[in-house]
Amino acid sequence: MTIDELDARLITLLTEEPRLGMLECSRRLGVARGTVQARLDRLIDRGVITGFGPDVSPAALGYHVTAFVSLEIRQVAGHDPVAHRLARIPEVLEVHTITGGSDLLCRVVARTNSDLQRVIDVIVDVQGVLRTNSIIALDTPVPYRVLPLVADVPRQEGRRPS
Amino acid sequence: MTIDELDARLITLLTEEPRLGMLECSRRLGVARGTVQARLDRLIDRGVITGFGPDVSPAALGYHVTAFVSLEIRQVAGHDPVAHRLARIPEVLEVHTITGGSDLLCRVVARTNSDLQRVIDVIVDVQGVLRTNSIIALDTPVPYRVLPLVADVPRQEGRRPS
DNA sequence: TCTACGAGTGGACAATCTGCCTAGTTGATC
DNA sequence: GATCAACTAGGCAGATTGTCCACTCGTAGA
Repeated sequence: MTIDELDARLITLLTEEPRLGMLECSRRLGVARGTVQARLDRLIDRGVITGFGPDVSPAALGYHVTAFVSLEIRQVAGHDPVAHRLARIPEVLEVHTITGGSDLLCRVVARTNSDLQRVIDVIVDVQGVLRTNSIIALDTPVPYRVLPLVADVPRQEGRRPS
Repeated sequence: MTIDELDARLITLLTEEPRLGMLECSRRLGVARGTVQARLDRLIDRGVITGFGPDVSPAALGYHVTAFVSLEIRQVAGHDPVAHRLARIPEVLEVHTITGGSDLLCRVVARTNSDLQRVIDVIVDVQGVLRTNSIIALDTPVPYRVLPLVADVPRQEGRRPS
């Protein structure tokens, strides 16, 4: 399941100027409106585009501290029950099960460093959590982005003689 | 800088049904259209909402493997030059400078486990990178989300008698 | 108490866009 | 040569947008 160059250009365009309507997109991309609509619909129901939600900045809400907290858990019950409980903590933005010495990796945010202590305490209190280890993100020189990847896919496909 | 309950409801609504226009939002929220527009504009230029870009799933593009790679770097030149070079790798989705034993933490994706080896090789090749340590995300029981946080902010403000 | 001000309401307007449809090309496949 | 998917180009009614306006309401200050 892959995308072609027009798809990539469409995604790039929409990422850079999300307020654009279909009509304007078709003008920018130099294709017919119906094509843009068809492409977008296909991208959405193939699952490439999962949504158009507003991107909210936790920092702008006062959550200036980001940390990665790795957890060791009591494994008898499995990961899911713990993950499920972690999901109830608003400050936990993301949970992964991982390889290596720990079992779970969470991205958490907090208002300040001492607020982070509070959040970690809440996490430690979660049933099944044995230990935590926190790493604070001091700065984010490359914020989350997918565009380079999107732009890269059709290039790779192009090179690969099908 | 904070948000009130109406802001939170608006963000929630837009997250759940991003295709909605302003008019429909105003109907759902039970306020006037102008209010919704004013709120949204304010959220955007206060930086709470940073964009409306399409959310792209790397997995749907064939990048089924996610990993967190922590890097030790030669610190004489600082973090930035290395981060700048890492930014040129499409598979590197995110880079943070961190506390603890390592200097940088990257989120990377790859098509397969062996493709991950290729990506890591590219990272190791980056000038200034001394060592890497990779952790593979096996599963993501809680995918990135901010909604609980958004819903929580006005509650906290409410409790706090100003 | 009176005034100013920010925020919200409700309505109006032209311009634009959307959803949906039709008909004709094109290129690849069988 | 026929078929099919994808694209182009256009038309149409209905909905939405951006942008006004006048009015109300609650708060804070004079």
